[in-house]
Amino acid sequence: MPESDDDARTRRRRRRRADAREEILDAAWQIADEEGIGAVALSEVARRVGMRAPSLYNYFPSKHAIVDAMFQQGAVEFRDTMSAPLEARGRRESVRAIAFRFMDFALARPARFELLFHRPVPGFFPTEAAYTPALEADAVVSERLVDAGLGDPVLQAYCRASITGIANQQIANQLDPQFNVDMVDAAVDVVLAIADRRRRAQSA
Amino acid sequence: MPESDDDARTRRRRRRRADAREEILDAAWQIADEEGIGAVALSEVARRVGMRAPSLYNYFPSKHAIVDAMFQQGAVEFRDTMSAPLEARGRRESVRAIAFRFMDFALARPARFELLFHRPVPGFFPTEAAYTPALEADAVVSERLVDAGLGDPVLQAYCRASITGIANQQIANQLDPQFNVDMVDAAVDVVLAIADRRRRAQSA
DNA sequence: GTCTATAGGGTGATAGAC
DNA sequence: GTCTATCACCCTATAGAC
Repeated sequence: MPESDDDARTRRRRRRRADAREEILDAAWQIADEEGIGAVALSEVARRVGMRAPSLYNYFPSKHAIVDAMFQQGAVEFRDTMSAPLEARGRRESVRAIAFRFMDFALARPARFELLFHRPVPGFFPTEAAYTPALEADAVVSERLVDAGLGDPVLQAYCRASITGIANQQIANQLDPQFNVDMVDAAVDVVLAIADRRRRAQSA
Repeated sequence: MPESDDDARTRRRRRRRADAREEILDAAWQIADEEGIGAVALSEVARRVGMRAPSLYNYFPSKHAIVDAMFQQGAVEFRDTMSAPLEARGRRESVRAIAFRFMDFALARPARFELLFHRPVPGFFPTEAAYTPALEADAVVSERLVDAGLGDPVLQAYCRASITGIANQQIANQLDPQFNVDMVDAAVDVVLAIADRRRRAQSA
């Protein structure tokens, strides 16, 4: 049965290829976590997986392709994190939970956060496939914010902007965790108060 | 009078040197405004001022020194912008004016904003001399916020983080400016209300 | 004193030997 | 599939021409 033999061999080869790609991406994340996304150099990635730099081109057609695969991995992680069920009851607790989900992701995985929200690789733009999970995460968050009474897209944009800004500040300055919690609480207070005011103004 | 001759010549030379340094920094800003700070390459800077890349080393000891001088220029501009007298009367108008000063600076000079608030040059950290004007700007803003009743460090940090986040979003996504005006207005109202509430709770 | 030519070590990328 | 060799570009440094 030469055909099934070929199939098996092909599958095995694909499997090895996929494993090698994973190993390369893991090494790249390792560097990114240690020294920032900008420090990811092919020579160092290759060194960590026991190859020479040009050999990486058998697994990825370019450095941007590696970064794109990293972006997709980060986006999937982000989507899964933000999509996990919320146990919070009530509007305020929901918004608070969403905000802290985001903060926790940003602080626990700063390299992912950097790559997804800062685009620190010159000339790199994620492909549609890599970006889609991030859009799905946005959709879930948006839906949940609507449920919590934050339906206005501008207000939602403000939520994203302020929580991202807080995460940036926290990562850059390594502030006291409690200080950070207080800041997020303040942000939640602000957006909910704005929503309430608007609703009152509208019903009046 | 050989001594005064030497002095004059020295002054003239210093002047020419200073001019050349200015010209180099202007060219670097030009590139940064067009393609981002990350795109500033010495070869391109040299091309724009009619030199070869190595000649730049007669005016700056390294690329980091050029970036540091740019950082200092940006920090001085930022400090002067934020320190200019406020015509606003009343707490609310003051906070609003400060917020829009910041937004205007970020949107009008995105390259300065990027360099000051994002540190997009790998391995670069501003020297103390370059950073000092930025600290002075922070001090002025902080003082003015205290005068407006926003003495709480958490609320001040929240204000900084959220306004920076909005500016980022604005620069990246090119949102409708009017949206952000409305949003900043609403946020200022609420932040002041929260500050008042906390003050009342504290005094009670 | 001012600038250039040159060289070294780094990057990402490609071609071709094995 | 992995390697060596190479290219082109970057920043950096130094020696030397004018």
